Amino acid sequence: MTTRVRFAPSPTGYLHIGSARTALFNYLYARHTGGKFLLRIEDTDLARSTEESTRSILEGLEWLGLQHDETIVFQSDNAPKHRATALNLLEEGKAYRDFTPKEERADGDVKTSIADRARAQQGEKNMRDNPYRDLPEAESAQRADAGEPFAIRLKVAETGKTKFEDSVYGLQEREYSEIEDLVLLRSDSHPLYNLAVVCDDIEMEITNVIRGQDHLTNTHKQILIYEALGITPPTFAHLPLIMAPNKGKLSKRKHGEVVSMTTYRDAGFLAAAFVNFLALLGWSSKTEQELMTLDELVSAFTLDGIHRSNAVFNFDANDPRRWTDDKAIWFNAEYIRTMPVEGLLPFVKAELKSEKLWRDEYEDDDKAWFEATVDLIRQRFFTLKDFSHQGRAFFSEDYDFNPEAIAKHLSKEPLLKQWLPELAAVLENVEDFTHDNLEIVVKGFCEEKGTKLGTVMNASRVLLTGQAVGPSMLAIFETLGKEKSVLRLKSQLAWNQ
RNA sequence: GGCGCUAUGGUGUAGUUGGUUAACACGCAGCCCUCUCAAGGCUGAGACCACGGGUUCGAGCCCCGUUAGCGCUGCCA
Repeated sequence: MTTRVRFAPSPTGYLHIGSARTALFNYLYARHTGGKFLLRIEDTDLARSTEESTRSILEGLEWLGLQHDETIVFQSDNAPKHRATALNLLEEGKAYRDFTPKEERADGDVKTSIADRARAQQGEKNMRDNPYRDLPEAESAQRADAGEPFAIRLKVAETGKTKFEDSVYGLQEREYSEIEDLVLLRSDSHPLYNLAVVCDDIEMEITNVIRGQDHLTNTHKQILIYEALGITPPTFAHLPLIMAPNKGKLSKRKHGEVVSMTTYRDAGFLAAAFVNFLALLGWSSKTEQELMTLDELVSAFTLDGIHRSNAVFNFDANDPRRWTDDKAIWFNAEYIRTMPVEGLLPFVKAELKSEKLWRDEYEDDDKAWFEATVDLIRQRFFTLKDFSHQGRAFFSEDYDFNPEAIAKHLSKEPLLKQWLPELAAVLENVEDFTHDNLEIVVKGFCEEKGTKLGTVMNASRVLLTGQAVGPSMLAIFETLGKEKSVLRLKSQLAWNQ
């Protein structure tokens, strides 16, 4: 039997980092086992689901490169089937009509109020005390026919327990007495989550459910539905959760953009790097290799590599340099500087295009130059954005001079204002404008002026790139070429700031 | 409150059927390299393996308890 897994987000926001990892693990498992990775949008909560969220989630998955198989299932499309299933269960006596009027909940702190109520019950609540549970069928049907609204609840047996072997957490058991007669169908005949999920997983022939650990206790309820339906449940694997730095819940409301996948795409992250980072949050190959391509992840991925305790996603909202997890940034930088240049080029192209810095010659006459330049400057970049920011001077004459760079390398030596144009004049006459030869020329120039090489080099870098930091100055000269180098050395722009 | 899950340096993780100086990566510090900054190389700081009891010749690994965090506890998903 081929494995079939699904990623089933509810479209109530963008693709959250935790959901992204769930999607990734499902994808890896499917590909590893040669199975199918399906996508289902759980849009049964009409009030909160939006098309925009669906688009954003799809965008996130596409960016990550997690291509799904088969067509996307929209859960709301299956509502009639869910309803029929509930009615069927009712008919078989495995569910009953609950005529209790719907409780209106103040929408504020739902979670808290539920917990409070549960606490007030002191754990003495009898889960089987619903007065309608054993209402004679004739009476129940009669009231229904009379138009009295009712919800349909699953009739959970008095004694016994549900059990399942979780691929990650091992054997899980739960007494029936701890599970309420869960509602299958609302009084407005709207099917509820647990019913919908089970029906759809059956319909989609899902063999392995891989989802967040927050569903661990829900699973027992779903097992009950499977049992009522007489269908063998799939195998479950629950994933540890991803927490905020304070080990609390990681949420959009509290933590903002750091949790959204699109943030990383827009911040110049390489999907491959982010996927690599994400894979290691709660999973380990149990080898010392951490840098892994998607293909390597696919072949290394097994469920027993999944960790059982929650992982902290580390970041500091007050530190711009640490706006997201250090290791995620490190992975990205590592990918940028070590991946084959040809592979990086398309990403740099896209970045330059978005900043209006792209020229078609980079793919034509200047292809070799472009590749060499990217290869040169990528060594100290962290994101794709750096190519158009710190690296802007390599692709445009219109670049800014970093004030700190000026202060550090220009202002300190007043004579530089004369020297650099002089150096420009010298360079103008250099025939062989290459690294080794330029080294001889510039060194000679510095000796003549009686100054340290670094003084001239650093000042030159500020004039030619606007930055205090960057590649070796000789490499910059060579890359920019004689004409631009000379022009920029003569320019007074930086001095006037 | 009840039920469940978890607990290895700041973070992510390894730790094989109980026998180690508790390993690796990120981050941090220092040194080397050096025209700057990275990268790279080297070195280092940082964990009484949450705490307390057992079992054992021997426990991070097994058992019990405590504590803490998290999850669920809805006619949300």
